[in-house]
Amino acid sequence: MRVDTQLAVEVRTAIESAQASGALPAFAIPEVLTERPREAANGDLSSPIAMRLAKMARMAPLKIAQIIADHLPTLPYVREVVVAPPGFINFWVATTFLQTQVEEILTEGMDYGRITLGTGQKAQVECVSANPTGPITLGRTRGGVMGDTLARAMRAAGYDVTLEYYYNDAGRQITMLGESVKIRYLQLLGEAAELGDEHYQGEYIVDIAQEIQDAYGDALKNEADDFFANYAKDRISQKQKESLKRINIEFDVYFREYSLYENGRVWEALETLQQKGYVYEQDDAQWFRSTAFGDEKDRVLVKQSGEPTYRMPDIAYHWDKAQRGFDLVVDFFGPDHHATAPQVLMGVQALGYDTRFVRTVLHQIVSLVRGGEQVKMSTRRGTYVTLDELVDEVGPDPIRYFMISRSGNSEIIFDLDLAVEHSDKNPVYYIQNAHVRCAGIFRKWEEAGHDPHADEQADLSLLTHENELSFLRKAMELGNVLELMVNESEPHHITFYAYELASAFHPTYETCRVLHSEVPEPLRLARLRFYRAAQQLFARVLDLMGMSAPEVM
RNA sequence: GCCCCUGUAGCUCAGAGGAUAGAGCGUCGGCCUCCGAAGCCGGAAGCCCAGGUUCGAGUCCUGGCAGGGGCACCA
Repeated sequence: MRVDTQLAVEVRTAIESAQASGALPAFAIPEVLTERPREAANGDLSSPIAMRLAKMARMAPLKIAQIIADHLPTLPYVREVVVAPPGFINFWVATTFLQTQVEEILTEGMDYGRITLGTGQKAQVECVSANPTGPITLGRTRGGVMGDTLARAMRAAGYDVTLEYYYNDAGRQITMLGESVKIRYLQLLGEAAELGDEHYQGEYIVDIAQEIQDAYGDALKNEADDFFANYAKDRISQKQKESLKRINIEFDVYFREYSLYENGRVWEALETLQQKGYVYEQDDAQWFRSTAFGDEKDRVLVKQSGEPTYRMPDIAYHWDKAQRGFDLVVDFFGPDHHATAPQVLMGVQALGYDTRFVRTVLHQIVSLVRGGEQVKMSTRRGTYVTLDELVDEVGPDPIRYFMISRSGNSEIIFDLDLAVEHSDKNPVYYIQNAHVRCAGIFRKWEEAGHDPHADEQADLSLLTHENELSFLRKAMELGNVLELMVNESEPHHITFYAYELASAFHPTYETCRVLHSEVPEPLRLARLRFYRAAQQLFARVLDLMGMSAPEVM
């Protein structure tokens, strides 16, 4: 049960019954919220509703709060209700209810904290969507971790989620890719060929050329660029999938841009826009009248050359999303797409769809620091650090954690030294260590020959230490955190929650011993049960972040 | 020039219109004879500026100032 939302319902009902009895005048009740007060002295939950009602009710907030409190029924999960100036209604959750969370966590397991926000709704999360022209970069990694984490939260919120990768396997970049590989291949054969400025400079191009040479020798000397383009994009795409899998990101759908050409959707979209009168010709190009949707200028859809710009298939792709009937679509874009995302939605509007089902989430760049110095990266020169290199150096868990450790609006400075540091400075280990410490308790317990199931008979009413109760209070907030993540499309909240949970755990571990000799037997069993639940909850939260829950480190 | 993002503690960042603005790092001072010190306990230290909306503004609006990114018939 969500105590926060349930209390909000109770408060609303109390207002209604106060109105019915004439204690409060009639007015439309706005949304009732409960929130966690900053100060523990102000209770576990609080509602500021009385302040909002003051004007409508033409009464002092404090008096309204008192009337609402008087109309609240006795609730088994609430220990105390206090009205406080200037008009807060503060609630303390009953200790007995906190204790029930132990079994709740163990029963629900990897579903603990789930909410019903998206029940029965179809959603899509699109992220990464890199061109298959090179390795996954850190910027794309960030979008990927954000998207995957949000998808996990949305699943926990009941959505049927499709995690999708839009794979730009058509257009000019692929042409350049093919040329680049062919030039490298010819070079390997000792032919005179030079890369131009627009070609891909990275070493991986040489590797692919080498692969081709190993397989075909010099037989492809006169082969068309297309062969090299197709070979390279398949190879690179496969590598990208493998890289992403290393950080626990696996897509449900790889949507190929090229398929929009194969099935004619790109041209169909263009024709539809033309029929609706949003396309005109100028300078031998086809222009989209995006100014009709608030854009600062019109945009080219089809170039003089007759080729579509990237915009055209992007619009067709989002048109397709609209037709697939998603209730919610979340697109993640890096800083290079901040300006273009709205134009695509304007195109979908022009095609006749309400685009409110699409949310675009933008994020800022990722930079690397090593030894206190910024690591210099350049995409053009191919001197950027790739996801694979980062996984090799720090492992998947720190990447998952740090990539969502900030709001998307903040730049991330990834500290390579900190990421691998096994100390209290590193939040990754701080959180995982909570799980490890729990596992350690049970390992010792069983090694000593005790019954591994002994805690199933525990008397949980013995869990009265303030640290234990604080941990259980924090545990109960998970649903609220998931709701916030999904409503705001902000995955970073889970890292803060995980850290806070660990911060509630470690002092408990220090003060509420289990195996020490002075602990009375019934309390020992209750605490075993408590740590069993704690371990389960850390496994749950780490899984929501796509991280491992180690038993030893 | 136009658009987007950001200015909160020495540093890096949370802050969902509510009460005395929270963390981590750093700093200063304590804590291991039994479950992992990869930990715990305590101290000092902060909302860029000016208006406005509101019962109430770090949060919303307007205008400054400062930093970052983007403004292609590339994607």
